[in-house]
Amino acid sequence: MTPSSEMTLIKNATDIGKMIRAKRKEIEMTQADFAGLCNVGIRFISELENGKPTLEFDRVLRVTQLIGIDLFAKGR
Amino acid sequence: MTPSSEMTLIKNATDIGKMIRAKRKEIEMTQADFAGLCNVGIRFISELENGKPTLEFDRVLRVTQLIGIDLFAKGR
DNA sequence: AGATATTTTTCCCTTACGGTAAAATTGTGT
DNA sequence: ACACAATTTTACCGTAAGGGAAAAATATCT
Repeated sequence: MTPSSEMTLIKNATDIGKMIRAKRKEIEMTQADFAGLCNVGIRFISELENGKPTLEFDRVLRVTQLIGIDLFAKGR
Repeated sequence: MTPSSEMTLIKNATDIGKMIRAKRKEIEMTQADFAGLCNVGIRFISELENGKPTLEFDRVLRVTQLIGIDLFAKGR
């Protein structure tokens, strides 16, 4: 598998959704439990993992941080 | 000065907002013109640069990409 | 089949977004 | 400092959509 140390360019919501699902599976956590951990609804987790583009920024950030994914910005 | 090639950890909406404002100033563009370029309202740009946390993810992504900021994700 | 997990749907409330215009802030020149 | 211009922020409103909860519909296992 791709090691967790590699950088992934985020082009859209789908990119981050896939990473989150993969991480969650690693931890062997259900969407429901993970939603509880993140203080969001289960529907949000489902939509996030499926790449819904209009989710709120801070909620996405909260989930990524809790599951162990850091976001970085880099100017071109 | 910190070169634009450096990676900045995004902990919240404020972090990305500051970068966007800095970039926009470099280009010497008004919020109004930049909003037109990004196909978003001028109010969105203002709120984004000031770190409003609940903005929609894809809109934030669209703006960052148009102004020359790439987002990366990295597992811990 | 049965149990578990995930996705989707429905109902309801809240809120983001854009447009416009006014208020506030920042910047510039004299 | 002062006046003036330019830019940014805020307020109001209508529309559209997000989000939570829970149930229903699919999917995925053993």
